[in-house]
Parts: sequence; structure tokens; C-alpha cells
Amino acid sequence: MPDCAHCPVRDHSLCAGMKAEDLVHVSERTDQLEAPAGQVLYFEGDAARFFFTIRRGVVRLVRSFPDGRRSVVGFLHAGDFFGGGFRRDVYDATVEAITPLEYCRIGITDLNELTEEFPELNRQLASMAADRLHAADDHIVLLSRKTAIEKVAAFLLASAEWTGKSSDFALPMARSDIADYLGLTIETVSRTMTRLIDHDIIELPTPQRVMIVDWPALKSLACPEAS
Amino acid sequence: MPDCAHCPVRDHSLCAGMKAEDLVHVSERTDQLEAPAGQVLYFEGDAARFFFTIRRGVVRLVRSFPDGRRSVVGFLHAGDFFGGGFRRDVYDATVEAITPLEYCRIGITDLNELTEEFPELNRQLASMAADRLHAADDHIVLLSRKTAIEKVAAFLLASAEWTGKSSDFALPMARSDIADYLGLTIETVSRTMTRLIDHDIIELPTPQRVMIVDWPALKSLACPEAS
DNA sequence: CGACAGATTGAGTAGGGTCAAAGAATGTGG
DNA sequence: CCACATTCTTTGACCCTACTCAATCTGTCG
Repeated sequence: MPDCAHCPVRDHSLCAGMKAEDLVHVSERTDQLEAPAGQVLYFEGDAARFFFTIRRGVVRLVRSFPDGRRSVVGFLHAGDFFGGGFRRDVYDATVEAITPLEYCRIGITDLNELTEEFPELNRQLASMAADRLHAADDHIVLLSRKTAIEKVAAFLLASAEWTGKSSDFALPMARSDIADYLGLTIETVSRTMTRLIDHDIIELPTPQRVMIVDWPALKSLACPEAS
Repeated sequence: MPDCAHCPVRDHSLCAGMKAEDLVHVSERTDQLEAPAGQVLYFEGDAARFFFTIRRGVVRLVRSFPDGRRSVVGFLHAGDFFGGGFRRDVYDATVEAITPLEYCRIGITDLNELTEEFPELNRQLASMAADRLHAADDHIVLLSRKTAIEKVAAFLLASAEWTGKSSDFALPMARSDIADYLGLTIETVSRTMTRLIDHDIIELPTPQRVMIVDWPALKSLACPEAS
């Protein structure tokens, strides 16, 4: 049985508001699992039977067209909670591990029973839904009204925040994931990164590692002020 | 005091799951209001104190940049529920009436008290959040991976569904709203409509009224198949 | 009827896409 | 441990879609 009391994301996920002594009720219904990079947790359209919490690693949420076009609707990190399909009974998007993953899984019916016993879970669920909705709106603004360089700058800043605002961090996802997230092609993502390097705003020690050299410049690109 | 039992959106909104005899508890905490077209219900960033339900009319949710760029993150119709800002205490977006509006308003603290008394409201809230999230993901896919004609076709189809899949319906919003929703300019929206007319797929008796002539063609444009 | 906002049309341009090739990085088997 | 294969990334040349700027048209309302 998982030891939720010592979970690394104890205070940043679903059970953040729960009393320590109640946690055991969550633990006994939760499976602790691992997955290698690349593994699919579930497919868009599958019958939705589980909720998931990431303890370590990164996943991508993907929507695909019949003709092969792909859109990454989001990246999720340690502490993030996803799955379900609340009213609808199918998953909204395909979820794939980008890095090796440690995660927890709980059945939808189990979670529903838990919310009856511990109504504070509802508050947590609602606030996570609100966060996701806010993130989705940010994404919509980014996609509809930002240029390539603004998109990439905003993405790099967000990535830095996921890793604790460090100036030197990993980009675990491939360029194709970034492109499908930003609504660009991989070529444009690559060219734009190069432009940022040429302007001495970032450095790329390896393709999967970023150093932010000029924070103010990156920020003003990501959130353009009135000219 | 509002008469929730005979509300036109009684079965399509927040209180859809409630028993008739409990509705009075909602009624006595709800204000029934009206607003003319163009009125702002609240601004992005305002302290969030209310939730809203539309009984009649259409609103737009707007996010703005400091430099004037604008993004319409969604349109909401009769039965839709919005406002709040669950965990955050400010509204996520500005909400403006597009048509004359009839709506209901309930205080956040009142709603919180109601959910304690009537936990089934939580289920309704969660499912509405899930619907909004699904819609946001659809919007993300549309913005990131669709061409202008696909975007406009998808928008017209969605508009037709809001009005009961009629072939002849009103477009209450201006071209600038459509443009800011689809991530295009008004000129491109206009040109694309003209293209659809030239191909005998739609007609525009007036700029604010659409007739769909060729449903299959419109559908195949909106959801492109594998070639 | 005239004025104004909103919508359409036109001409020219540029940002990002497409197609193609070369260059790293990682992994595999000998 | 190295050679090779594979995949991912970067760079280059060219093109097209959608944007910009500008004029005209249409519908609405005083």
C-alpha cells in the first residue's frame, strides 16, 4: 500500500487539504505505478476509469486529427492531477510519458466514494479544474495572438518556472512536442531558438538543456508591453 | 425572488440535478438581472464575488494584452454557468454581453454554503468545469492546427449547434469577435466567408445571419479527413 | 437623407510553412 | 570500444497563407 503521508507531492496535489489521519483511506484505494518514457497512460476516447497524480516526471496531453496533425494541449508535472472525464465517460486526450514516470492511480468510483466521505476533496478538485481552465485560457491567448518568438519565449519562461525558476534547466520534451504545443513547426521552433541564442538571451548546451542568460529580455519578449 | 422552478434553463444549468422542493433555497439567494448588449458584467482581474448563469442571450469571454491585442477565449449561451475564480480570488477574463442579456447572479459565499447543504451541486459544478475544459481543448486544437477556412467552417458549425442545428441562424457577434476567437483578422474572416459563399456552401442574407446550404461540405472542411 | 460603424474588397508584404539536406546526439551490435 | 544506424535537430532556399494598409461598400439609426 502506498505511503501517502510521505509522498513527495503530499501538499501539492489532490490530498493537499486532507488531515494526516485520513490519508490512509486514500492510500488503500491508490495504486503506485511507474512507466518508462514514451509509454501511453491512456488514449483519447478510451473509457475513462481512472484519475492520476504525477509524483515524478512529465507527461504530455495530446489531441490528434485523422490526417496526422497533432496538438499538444498541455504538459503536466509532479503534483498535477488528471484523467477522469467527469460527466463524459471517455478521456479527453491521449496522455504519454515524456520522461520516466512515477505516478499514482485511483479508480473513478473509488474517488467518488472518497469525496462523499471527505467533502474537502471537492474543493481541491474544483480548484485544480479552475487552474487547468486558467492555463487553457493562457494557452488560447498564446496560440491566437502571439508571434513565434513570443511563443517560444513564453514557453521557456514557463519551463523555467516548472523547475523552480532556475536559469539552467532541462527541456525533457522533443522539439516536435514544443512545436505541437505552440502551434508552430519544428523548423520554426528551432530557428527561433537560434535567434534567441544570437541575441544572447539564452544558450543551449545541448538541445535538451537551456540556460537563460538575459531574463529581462526574455520576459519582455514573452509579455510584450504597449509600445 | 426569482422563480427557479420555471426557469427556461432549469434542466440545463447549475441546478439541473436538484429536487424541485430544494430549489427555493437557491432562489432566495439568487438575483435575477438584465443587461443591454455591450455591457460588461465584470473585468479580468476584478475581485471575484459572484457566479452567473445565462437565461437568455450570449456573452463573450475576453482576455486583453497591454498593447491592445485581444483574444476571445469563449462565447457562452443560455444555460452556461461562469464566474467565480475558484481558488484564485479574481476573475480570469472580462465578460461582456453581446446581445441583450437575462441572467442570474449568486454570491460565491452563498454558493459555497449551498454546496455544503446540497452536495449534488458539486457534481454539477465539476461536470460544467469538465465541459469548459473540453471546449478549451477543442479551441486549442482549432487555433494551433487549423487553416482559416477550417476555423471559420468549424465556427459556423458550432454556431449552428448552439441554435439547435438550424440551417438558418443569427451570428450575434461582430466580425472582430469572431476574428479574435479564431485567431484571425477581421479581413481574413470576411474573405473566408466570401469564399464559402462562392463555393455555394453558405449564404449571408445579412452579415449577422447565416444560411448553411451545403452541410456535408461545411462538415468536411471543419473536420478534415485523412486525404 | 446623411453620418457612422461595421463589413467587404483590393494590392502588396512578411512571417511562418514546406521541402530538402546536412549536422548532432544517442543507441546498437560487432 | 568503435563503427554504423537511427533519430532528432539545425540550417537553407523557396513559397504561400494570412496580415497590413487602404479604399469602398452596406446597413443602421438618428
